[in-house]
Amino acid sequence: MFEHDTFQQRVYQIIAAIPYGQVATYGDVAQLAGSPRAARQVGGVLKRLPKGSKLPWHRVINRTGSISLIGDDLMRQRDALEAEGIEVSDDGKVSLEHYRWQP
DNA sequence: GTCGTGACTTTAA
DNA sequence: TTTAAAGCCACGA
Repeated sequence: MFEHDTFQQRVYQIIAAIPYGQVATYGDVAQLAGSPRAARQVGGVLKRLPKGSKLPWHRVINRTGSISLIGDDLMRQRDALEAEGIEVSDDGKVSLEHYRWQP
């Protein structure tokens, strides 16, 4: 039998499904996970990702197209996005209109 | 079982 | 335009 999947488990699955070169917002992931108001929790899940996780967590950004991280992590995510061909403005923003994943 | 927390979002000033 | 405050809810201790 299958165990009841948790919100966390769904978030992993959804993020893993974000195509290369595209991004999704925390709210998008939350909605796809079945809890439209749990955007904050998506961030919480990513914050505590297992060390060796291969999830493309860098493809998740906030509603304004900005990266919700700071310091080194911010830089790492920006680099990862640019490495996929996603343009990041000098303000550290991504054009959601052009890169947002639409399932 | 309860409580504090926060990689969010929206609304108001 | 920018900044503040409140609502939201799953997770870990």
